[in-house]
Amino acid sequence: MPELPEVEITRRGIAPRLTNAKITSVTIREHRLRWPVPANMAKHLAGCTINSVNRRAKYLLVKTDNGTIIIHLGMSGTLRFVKPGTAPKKHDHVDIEINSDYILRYNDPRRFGCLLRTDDNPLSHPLLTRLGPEPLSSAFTGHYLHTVSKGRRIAIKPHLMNAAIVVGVGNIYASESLFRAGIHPKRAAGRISLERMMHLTEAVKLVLQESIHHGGTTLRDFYNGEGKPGYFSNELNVYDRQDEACIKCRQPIRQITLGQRSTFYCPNCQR
DNA sequence: CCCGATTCCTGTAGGC
DNA sequence: TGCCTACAGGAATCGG
Repeated sequence: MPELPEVEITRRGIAPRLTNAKITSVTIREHRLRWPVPANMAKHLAGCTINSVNRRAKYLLVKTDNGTIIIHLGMSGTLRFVKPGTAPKKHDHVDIEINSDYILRYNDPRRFGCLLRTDDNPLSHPLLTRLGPEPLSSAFTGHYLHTVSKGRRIAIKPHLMNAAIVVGVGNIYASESLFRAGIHPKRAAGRISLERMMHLTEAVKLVLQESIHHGGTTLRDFYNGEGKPGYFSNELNVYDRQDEACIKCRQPIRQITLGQRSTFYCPNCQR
């Protein structure tokens, strides 16, 4: 399930081959993703050149000389290169062929992802305008998080997963970051001191950076541009480790449901 | 405005 | 072995 590190790993994997490449054809086999793949996308993109591959939140932004492709991997989407002539498999929904020698193939069993195209600045697209700061940027500080949490009674974990507060932190990294910061996932966001918020923002940054360093987290769905999994799941301290001994205090890790999402924490270390 | 619940979808795992 | 059900989750949207 791609969160920010997995999307960033994907970006780094596909950017070298895509940058300055010419799109020779686009094939759409399934339009029914989270939002319909625009019918005219293939026509718009055929023959144009890719200028850059960037990321904002969990969106990949493929800038061409005829608009920008906006790609979201949802929770089961992958992008990988195959050679032309490779038979499509189940859930291979879209092909973008470049330089007649590689196909960037989008596969998404659950179809929670999307592929869109815009002529405008993609940051002005409705899906991207209300996003909070990047967690790895200097804008995401303890002061910022403390300020935007004032008076909020929502539990800190779903608060951290709210893209209007900060982007890219999904279910796995929210649990991991709160464990590292020693904060209980159910604690009201508005009742966390500035000092603890500073610890939390540092924990978020560290967890995300370490995950990127390990190639992301593969639990079941995530594979990078070369079809290889990430190895950060070995480094997870609480996620999917219910009943295992906490690495700090040896008490069993607990699993609860919070905001309709499974949540993992140490009841002894997190308050 | 705030916040919890619902919704989309399919593969996987567990129960019988 | 096979059928059935529960569950996983990103994020928009709905409802109170």
